[in-house]
Amino acid sequence: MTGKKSTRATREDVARQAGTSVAVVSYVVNGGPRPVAEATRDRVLAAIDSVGYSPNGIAKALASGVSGAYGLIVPDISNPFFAALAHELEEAVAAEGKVLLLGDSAESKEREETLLKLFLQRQIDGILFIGVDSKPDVRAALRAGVQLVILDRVDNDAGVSSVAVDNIAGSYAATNHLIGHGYTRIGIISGPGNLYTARDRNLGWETAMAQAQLEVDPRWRLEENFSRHGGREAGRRLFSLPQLPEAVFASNEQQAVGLLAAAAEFGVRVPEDLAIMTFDGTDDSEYATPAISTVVQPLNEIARVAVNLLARPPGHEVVQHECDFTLRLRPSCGPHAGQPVPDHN
Amino acid sequence: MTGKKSTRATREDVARQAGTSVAVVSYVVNGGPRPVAEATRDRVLAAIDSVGYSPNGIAKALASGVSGAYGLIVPDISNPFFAALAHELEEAVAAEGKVLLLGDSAESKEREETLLKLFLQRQIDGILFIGVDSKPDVRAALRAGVQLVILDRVDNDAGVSSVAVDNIAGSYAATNHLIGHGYTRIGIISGPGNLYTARDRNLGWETAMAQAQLEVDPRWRLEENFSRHGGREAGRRLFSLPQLPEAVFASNEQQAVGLLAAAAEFGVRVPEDLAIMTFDGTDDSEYATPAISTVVQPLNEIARVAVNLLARPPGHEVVQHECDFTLRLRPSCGPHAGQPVPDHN
DNA sequence: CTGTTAGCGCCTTCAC
DNA sequence: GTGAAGGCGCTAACAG
Repeated sequence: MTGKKSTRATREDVARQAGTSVAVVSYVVNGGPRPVAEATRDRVLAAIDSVGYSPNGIAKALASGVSGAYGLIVPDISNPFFAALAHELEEAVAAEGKVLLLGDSAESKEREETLLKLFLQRQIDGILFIGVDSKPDVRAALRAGVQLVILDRVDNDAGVSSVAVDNIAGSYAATNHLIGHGYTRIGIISGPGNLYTARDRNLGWETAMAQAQLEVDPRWRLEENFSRHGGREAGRRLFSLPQLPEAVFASNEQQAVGLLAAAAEFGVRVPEDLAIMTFDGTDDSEYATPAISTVVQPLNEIARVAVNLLARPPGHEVVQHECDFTLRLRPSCGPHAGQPVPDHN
Repeated sequence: MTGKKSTRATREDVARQAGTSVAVVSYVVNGGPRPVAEATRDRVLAAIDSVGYSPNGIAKALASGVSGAYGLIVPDISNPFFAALAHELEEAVAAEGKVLLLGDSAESKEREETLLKLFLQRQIDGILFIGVDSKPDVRAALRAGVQLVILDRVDNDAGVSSVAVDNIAGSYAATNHLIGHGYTRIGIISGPGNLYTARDRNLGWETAMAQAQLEVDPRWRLEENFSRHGGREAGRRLFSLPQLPEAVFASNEQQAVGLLAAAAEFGVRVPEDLAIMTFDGTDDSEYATPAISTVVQPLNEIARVAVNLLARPPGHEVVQHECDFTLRLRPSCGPHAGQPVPDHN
């Protein structure tokens, strides 16, 4: 009854209503690029909500060449770590006034490339990329001159900007903590060899072991996917061995959770029979039984740094940011003096 | 060196190269709306990849009025249930040839509305909405004539299309299963009263209890947020009581996981001292210790139905789809005859 | 300070 | 079967 057409109000409607030109409407809506007289501005503002005007983002994107959207590509959004990271990323992106396109590559290299191209077609302003492996083909983005930051599964030789924790130092610290407990027989569940993330965490563990001059039984070195399923499978194999290690470093949190499930299956008590430490540090490890000691990634920092990199003006240099981690100690790696139940909020 | 400019190739470049008009290029790119001669088509196709042409999605959106994007609004993507659902939704959306805009409202009603408006500005083709509460303000979407489907946290009186499981029947079945075990003292951890989802699950439990003529000790009815933290808090309160129930129905999976953590804290054995059943059924309950019996939501079906609703031509009717659930039995609710360790893949 | 006017890249009706 | 041309809604010079 308000006489509104089914089609949205445009700048022209506002201009007509306010008795100005469309340019002025733009100026007030965008606060520039030219100044507007106080009185005119008020008239325009009044007209805007009298007409119920809301700018069309698509038209703006086309005209300005800036789409106002960033894209996020992840191997699997249902993976708690990626989900937690996505949460932080979305917030950082929103703070930038942009929207976020979500692409779930479902661990498929092919789909990953499709998504990248799809996003590029939409004039995306920047891409946050977590690859299926460490050798993603991001040439299309570079060619298009679109900012791209690789997260988590990084290859430092790629000549692409990236943000990740110091995986080597993190796993080194975790392993050393285990060693500090007095454990000497320490195993590892590694991630897939095609991920540098996995290799680095492996390396940290190896370094700590070598430095402490601890022997490693090859049967206690298992390799599995970075998933709960993988962790459980590794556990099942491990627990079928005649002799168990005293401790295990699970290369990621999902594996640790799976390992715990296997332990329960086999009646292996944690930490009494087996101490566990892991990497990532989402809520999953806090609420596991027992709560798991873990290297914690600073997701919030990672997200902020990554989005800031995207926001840089073009013609920037490649930067590979490495974040610090923290160690969160919980019951899974054994008793700590004067630290009863350290898992409150 | 290829002489490529920094700007992308457009339809016009293709047309020139192929010696046709831009319209023809459109016809072949979109397979319509007009037919094109075999020979011409080939020339155009050749020109397209000679020039390296890729259509501009933004321009297409503006000209056609169809943005090619759906929006998803969730209270918190780091919540495993929403993440698992998002995974399925992304797949369904991709199958439709669209991209997905992710909005994380961070449990904030205000941010939720902001996101909705932001999406609407971008001429979104449809919105998948999981509200912070059961009374979301989606009028803006309806006014704009944009398709919208509410998921999970549904209000059946709202006159808006929705997709969700039958929460009442699910919790009724879960509770009945507990009763079938012979438990008579059965408690519940309810979700927040402002969510119909929570109320319905409550109702299912109540109905089953009443029907079995079982008394309910009011101290065994706890209300908490749908989070791990909430579940743990409820557990801590429960386990401080002089007498425990024999079983508890945790209204969602996150609560159940938190409850398990509290049980470990208090030395309460599950299922020996306390049987647990819950609702949702993501991988979380499979990998918990012990694995948790749960009502499983058909996420894949929910996603497909929801996206199909969005894809309907305008002028459709409101449909409120209710999905069936399945019951997944695991060790947490007690021993089941002839069902040893039912948690393989 | 304000108005005019080309585009942005593509879709689509309408002629030929 | 093909081409010409008018938008889609907005930005950003360029004039006044």
